[in-house]
Amino acid sequence: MGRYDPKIAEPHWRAAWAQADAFRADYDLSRPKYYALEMFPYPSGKLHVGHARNYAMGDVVARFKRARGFNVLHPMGWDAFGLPAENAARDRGVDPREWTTQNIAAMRSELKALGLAIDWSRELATCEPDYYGHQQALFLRLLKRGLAYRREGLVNWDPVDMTVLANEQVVDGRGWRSGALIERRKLNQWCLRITAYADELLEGLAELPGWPDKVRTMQENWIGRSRGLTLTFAMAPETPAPTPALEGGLSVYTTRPDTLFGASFLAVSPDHPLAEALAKGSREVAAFVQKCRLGGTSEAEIESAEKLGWDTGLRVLHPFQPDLRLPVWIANFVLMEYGAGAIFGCPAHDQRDLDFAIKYSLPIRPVVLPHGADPGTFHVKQEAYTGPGRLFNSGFLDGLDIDAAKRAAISRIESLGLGSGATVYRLRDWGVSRQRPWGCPIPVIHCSSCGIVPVPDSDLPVRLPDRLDFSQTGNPLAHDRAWREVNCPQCGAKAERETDTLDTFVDSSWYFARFTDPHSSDPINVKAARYWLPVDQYVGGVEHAVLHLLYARFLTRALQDEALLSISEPFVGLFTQGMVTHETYRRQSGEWVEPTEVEIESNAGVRVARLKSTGEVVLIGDPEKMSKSKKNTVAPADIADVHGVDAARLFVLSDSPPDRDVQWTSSGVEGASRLLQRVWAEFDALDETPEPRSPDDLSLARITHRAVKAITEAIDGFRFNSAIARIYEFSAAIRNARSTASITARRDALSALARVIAPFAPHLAEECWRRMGETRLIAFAPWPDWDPALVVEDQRVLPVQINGKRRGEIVVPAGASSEMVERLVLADPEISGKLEGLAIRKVIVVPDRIVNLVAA
RNA sequence: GCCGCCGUAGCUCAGUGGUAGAGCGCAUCCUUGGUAAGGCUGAGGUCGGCAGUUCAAUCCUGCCCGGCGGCGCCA
Repeated sequence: MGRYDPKIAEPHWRAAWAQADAFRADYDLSRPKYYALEMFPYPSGKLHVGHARNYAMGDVVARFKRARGFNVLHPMGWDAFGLPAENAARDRGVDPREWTTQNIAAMRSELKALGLAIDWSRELATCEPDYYGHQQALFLRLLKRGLAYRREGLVNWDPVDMTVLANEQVVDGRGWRSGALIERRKLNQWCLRITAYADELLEGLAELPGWPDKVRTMQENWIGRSRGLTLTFAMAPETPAPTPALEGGLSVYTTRPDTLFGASFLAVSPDHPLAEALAKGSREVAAFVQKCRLGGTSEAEIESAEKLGWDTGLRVLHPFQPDLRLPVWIANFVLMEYGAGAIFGCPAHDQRDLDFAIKYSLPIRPVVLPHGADPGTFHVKQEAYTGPGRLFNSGFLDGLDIDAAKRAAISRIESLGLGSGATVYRLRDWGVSRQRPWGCPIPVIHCSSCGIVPVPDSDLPVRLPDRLDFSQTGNPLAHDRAWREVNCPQCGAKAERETDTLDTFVDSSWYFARFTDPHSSDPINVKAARYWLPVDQYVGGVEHAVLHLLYARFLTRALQDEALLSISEPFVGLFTQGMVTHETYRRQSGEWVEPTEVEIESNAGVRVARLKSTGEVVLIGDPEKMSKSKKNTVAPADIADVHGVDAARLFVLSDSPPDRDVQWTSSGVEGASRLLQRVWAEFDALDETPEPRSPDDLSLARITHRAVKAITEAIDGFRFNSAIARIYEFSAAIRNARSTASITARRDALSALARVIAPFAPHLAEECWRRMGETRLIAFAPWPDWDPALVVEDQRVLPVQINGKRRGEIVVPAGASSEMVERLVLADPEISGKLEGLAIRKVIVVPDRIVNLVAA
């Protein structure tokens, strides 16, 4: 029969799967369910190898679980709203809906070509009214429950384009199109009350043993529950409060009440009511506050900006040292959203405070003494001391460790009536308003007499207009009078639609529930959701470790409280794959260039990249996460066109553990392709002539059972690279047994090989299965079992070390006791010869591992 | 700046408290009835740096250097 030709075999088997409707998932209480899900893609229009890696992993899990007898749900859909469609519209005049629809069509066919075991009948796209209409219904339920509300939030404002920008669109503090200096501006925004679930979300992490530790740590840090102190500093009599609100003093929050004696200033955020009040009375303060607002809204931008301060002239009293006056500053590094929007600064023990104190010549008083340091000479200069130690220079706190000092300071403040211990979260409510036209419209109506009126359920979905007009700056929805102007559902007077749309993270916070019955006339089919949820294995990029996963966990709990879901955690198993990175290439003009357009030469270790078309030298940039915007994507089709889809699937899962980032290179893909050919050759060479059993059959059986066990465990543990390595070994072992083992034994081995390779190279596996004379699809075949008796090893080779260096080895029965190994080693003539008369001081035996002789 | 991760052969990456490995590339040879190829053999490593723990550290701990991801409007 000759070589295996993927070009012929692969389309054939994909058609066979479609014909058999092999991957349809049906509600079936009689079978154990398994829900395998990969994070649904944004339809950028082109699949890259990062996608391929993601979906190949999920597919291995889905096919493996099917073979193990589960009723598997493995759906696919599109995260179809978002900024790129709007950018395409503004740049090239393409309609976002058409652009998105075309991209989905292109990516769907690319995904289908990967041969994924997906139930395509459940496909959904978040930009379809059938999806976002149900989302609007969910939003209204949250609104009713008080979990959705409006408040002021900060946005990046581009004063030239008169528009709100995404953080991504702010580059070095300037708008990416206009180049104007961006400022933070307050806008009325819809928020979801995720903070109401802060404790639950934090404590729920403990019930997710199927999540990577690092993701749980990141979420824990993100929620950032801290126990600290809110305390109020009384205004000094000589500087009375400038506003009635401050007559009771200035409240701050701190997580370090132990360092109160080291306080040398107070600082309020530029957005603090005090700063705003002072700005009203002083042009200079107003100018300063304005200056602080330059730049974007992101925490990174705020924290890395140069520290700016303004001394208000106000003074407050220190709670423990009545004679001490502390100045009150306005400082740009204080965040209004966190704590009280005001802090006390202790420069010796906080780097930000120290930077600020140095710049404005404020006192630096150390109050925590590191262990072993001399209180007479310990000073803090350029670097704040944040480690452990004992309190000094701190009155009644002297001698206490940090935790004891915190408790003591809090109880003293409480007894003085100046404040109380408090729990504060870093987590803030989730701002979901977007001033963008390509998103889910927020289903409310603003009426001048009735206020905010929810759109009645019977009027849902609130559809986006058929055409969006991008000819003006700002939000096309706000310009579309015909769309915007409606009658108030309550009083019937003229009213206006909300023109904000929902953050696309809302779309992705419940799609996994919609997949359980994507055509239901209710947002969520409670019965289907109860059967299929939670997702047993969720696979996606580690870049979603915090936001998407936290939002989805939050919405799941909110919907549980609405009795729409019966679970509190949506994803019991989570696997975060590493990112696939690739070098970036840029022309001198700054334009990004795709890898396929570039040729790399290497001269004496120096790599030079040139454009294939013109020979122009292009700049080689650092490897970064593949993204369409930087054009550093590589298409899986580049491999599949040459070697077939199975080789591409196998290759993207080879070599590297799935959770690691990998720098993309296609060198080595030939290895995957050769494996497939070698595997096929074994099946192709299978002769049906009966043969007597051979004494070597047992050896091949042992190899087979060990391989099946190892591969099964590797897949269960998400070590796909190890599983593939074992498949390489297994196929080599079968080949080596060709002349020794009988045909019967080799048939058994090959039957196992076909089934263990099927999750990785499903097309080839079908071809091999048919070659063995099987008439059903391997997609329906059960996973091979292994016999524990054939798996055990009865002998071990232990390395023998003398003084930590390997000097020989010894063969012992598996499980041999330390005493027995010691006796055998000491009796071994080769070992004793190497001792050269040294006296043995100690013998260390690690059973089944190693022996070390300590000798002198 | 803060949080999380990574650093092993020319390249891309496995791995383990004890013997340093694979694929590709490179060199050499064999086969030509597995041939739009296949196979043998080989060279190549201060396991990022320094210190500590240990009988023993590439692995554990700490510090340093370099890179990546996230930091609430990219998805």
